[in-house]
Amino acid sequence: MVLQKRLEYGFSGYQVPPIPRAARSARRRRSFESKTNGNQMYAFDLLATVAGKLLSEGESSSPSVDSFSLKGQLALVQDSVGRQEKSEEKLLEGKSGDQDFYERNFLFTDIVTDNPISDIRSDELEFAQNDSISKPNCPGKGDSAEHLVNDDCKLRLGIFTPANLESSGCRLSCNSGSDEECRKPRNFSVTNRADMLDSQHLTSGLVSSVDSVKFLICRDHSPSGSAPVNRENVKLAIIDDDESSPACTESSTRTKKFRPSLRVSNIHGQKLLSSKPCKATPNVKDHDRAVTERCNYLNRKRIIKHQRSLRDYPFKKRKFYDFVSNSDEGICCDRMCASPENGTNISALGSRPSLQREVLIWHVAFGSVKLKIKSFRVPELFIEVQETTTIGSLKKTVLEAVNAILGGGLRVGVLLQGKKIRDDTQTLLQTGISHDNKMDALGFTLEPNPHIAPSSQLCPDDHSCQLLHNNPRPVTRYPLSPNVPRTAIRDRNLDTPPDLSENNLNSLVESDHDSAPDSSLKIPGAQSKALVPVPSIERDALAVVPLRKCKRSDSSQRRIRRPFTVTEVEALVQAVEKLGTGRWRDVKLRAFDSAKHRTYVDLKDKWKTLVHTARISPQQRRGEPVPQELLDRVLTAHAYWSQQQAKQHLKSSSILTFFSENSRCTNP
DNA sequence: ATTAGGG
DNA sequence: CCCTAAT
Repeated sequence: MVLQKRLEYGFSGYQVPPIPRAARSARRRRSFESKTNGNQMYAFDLLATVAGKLLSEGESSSPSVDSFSLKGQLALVQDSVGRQEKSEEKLLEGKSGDQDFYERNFLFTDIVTDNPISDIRSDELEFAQNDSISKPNCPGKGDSAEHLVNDDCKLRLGIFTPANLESSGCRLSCNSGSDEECRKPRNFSVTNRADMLDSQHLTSGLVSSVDSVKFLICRDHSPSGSAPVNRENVKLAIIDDDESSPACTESSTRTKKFRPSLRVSNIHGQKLLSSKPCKATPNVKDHDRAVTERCNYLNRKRIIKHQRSLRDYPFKKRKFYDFVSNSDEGICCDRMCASPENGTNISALGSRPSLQREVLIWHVAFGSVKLKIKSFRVPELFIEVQETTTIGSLKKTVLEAVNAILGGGLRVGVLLQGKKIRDDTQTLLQTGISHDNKMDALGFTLEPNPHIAPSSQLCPDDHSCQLLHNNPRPVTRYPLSPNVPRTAIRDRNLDTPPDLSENNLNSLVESDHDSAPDSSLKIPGAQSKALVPVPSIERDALAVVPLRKCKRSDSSQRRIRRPFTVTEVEALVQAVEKLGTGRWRDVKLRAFDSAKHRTYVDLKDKWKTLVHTARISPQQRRGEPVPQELLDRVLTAHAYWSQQQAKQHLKSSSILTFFSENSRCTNP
């Protein structure tokens, strides 16, 4: 049972530039609520909330608050650790630099998440704007998503809006709560900072060109010191800096796990912090300007190291690397982003094409589960190009095809022990995925996304097709065909039947393109006539990646379903008309010689279904409608050749009887 | 390898 | 589309 707590935090310590008093007094205090799990509030949540609030107040110098600290603890949530320092730490800790780096980043989240937020004293949390911290080599600073995906900045936090998340290739995910809630942008989302600046500037006048900001997150203490009764929600309040915060002024002397000993404050973009541990009872009024003194990063680092050496951290150290797979191939980790929704870092499929993608998923909050998905395999990609196609063009074709597949036509499914987990609202814990799971049990699937990969051929019939086209979320009477991206046909060098002229061939190809489910697969520049991205293995999965190895051998894979197009049907009918129903090999050679995926068995089967289709009522037919004219020809040809066959049968049998009778007579 | 037919 | 018996 998760309790929602109601906490009230006051932010104080704004470095507010001169603002007309009138304007400032207009908004002394503002507050908003953020529904947060008080007990398990994630550092990321907190951070994002604070940062977002700040920004929504009009702060514009930087979109993100990249670091925050629990006093006395290293609390960078940012890869701002210089390489030099990394190596120092490495020596100190005797660990690999990476591990150390991650540990540093884990530190805060561990503290925060291992302990209820309410256990953290109001003055123990500090936020520092990222500008004030030495910037890592993270290009794309700003609110663009780039800094979220830069490899060097994996753990940096920023403001996450649906927009920049999307553009970074990441997607907000939510482990619990209703879908509605998940989709809702949180309070911290800041989309149009420029706009906001304008409006907020005038109305609140709270913050303008502040280039450094410091927050204190305070636990809610009413002035009397009594604990708030209602703690159902986390409440965040922004308090103007020249107004002492009632929430933060209380000097708690309670002994906490995390004794503040270090304060960080920023003035004009420079990191300042006391060189000595400050008192446990910081005066909120002081700390803004007066009490802070300049301190460089090393200074801070020294303190941290000192603290580290002096005591054990009140949290259990975690294994940071228990990657599941030790596959040797693949591309290095992809984009990372932090999801404030659940406090996890998630790397997502980017749009960069590669047949083998490696995806890292980090869960850094408590109960962390670290997953590494190595090498998503795009199972089958059917491409047919002409022999005269250049290698470069082929590359481009493949690239675009992969792009088309990865670029949104896919969704990811999760398999646990072979069973598909469909409930997106379940947490990993509820599902049974934990870090000590055998990772073999966990698998992912790439599936066609029915909402993105549109297609008439997705639709079993006309009716649902229209629904699909008119409605983004169609309710189809039939289950969508699982085999989505498929299209196709190819350039074929038919042993052209009499009236399958060049014109017909062209129309055939074009009509195939028209029926292409994914328009993105049409590649104008490419020389390929057609692309056939081919799902494989599972009915509704393009790929199943059980992390270890694919069980099903390739040979046992069911072929991809590729419905016949009208033009194919026409070619088939024409060939059968000429050759009859008993010579499927000839039919194949004549009309489908270059269509490698159509065997004579396929053609025979298709003819069978065509006959059946022609006999049933149009209402009962499914799939791409076959022109009645063709069906009529099917029936006609079928009748004719059946008759011929019967005749043939009669003949041969009569011949047989003749001979047998003859032999009986002549050979008594 | 093909054909024919059931599933 | 698959499977397979029968050619």
